[in-house]
Amino acid sequence: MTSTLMRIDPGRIRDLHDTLLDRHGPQRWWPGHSAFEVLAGAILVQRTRWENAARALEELDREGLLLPGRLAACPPGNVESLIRPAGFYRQKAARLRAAAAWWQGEGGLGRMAQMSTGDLRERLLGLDGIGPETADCILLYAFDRPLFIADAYARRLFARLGWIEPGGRGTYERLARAVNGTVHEGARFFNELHALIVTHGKSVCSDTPRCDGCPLRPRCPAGELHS
DNA sequence: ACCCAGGGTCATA
DNA sequence: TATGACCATGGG
Repeated sequence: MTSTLMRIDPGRIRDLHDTLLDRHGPQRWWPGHSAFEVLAGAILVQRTRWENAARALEELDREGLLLPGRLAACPPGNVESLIRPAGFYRQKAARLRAAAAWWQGEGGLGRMAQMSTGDLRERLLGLDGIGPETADCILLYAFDRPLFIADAYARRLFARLGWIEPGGRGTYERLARAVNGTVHEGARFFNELHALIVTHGKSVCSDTPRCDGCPLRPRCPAGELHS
């Protein structure tokens, strides 16, 4: 067992949350939307700016397709043309339709709300186009399950803070397990934390893992989070 | 004409 | 296990 750097503890995570909240304010991601729309958005936003995914969602909503039954029954070509602004539209259209059919097969929101987080996560991972990060986003934002989203922004920030090794192995699952295993907060906390980390990540330079010599911002504000 | 964005899958070695 | 190719549009 190699001693890999992993300085994760509840105090640090809460401090990070408070610091980012103070700096950026409440983010309120995915408020007032249906659980299924959250799932659709989670697929559409993959490797895509949220603004473009949101356009696709609006198009789908305009056609009344943000309902599992309607979406599953919609011809693939129609879905493709509607979500084009989100990119990867052929893949995403197929995945959306498959997810919609799956949603119905699971018996809807009421049925899935009864399932354990682990069970639900396994089923989500069984779907085409839903990996660890997308599954956790759906679990957190659609099903209110308390999970840390160890996405690229979180890993980059943690690396800059010296909490993890830059470019470590088992990137997503490794950090996710480390945080979920030691930080016991509610879904509300993780919801805001993830949104804050992403917002913060976009507000600073994207040079990774450190900012020395960054052409955009020589001194990345992320370093200030120590204090 | 580049580069990248709130990933995931599949083929290689 | 770990890279690389691929998916595709929109904005800088």
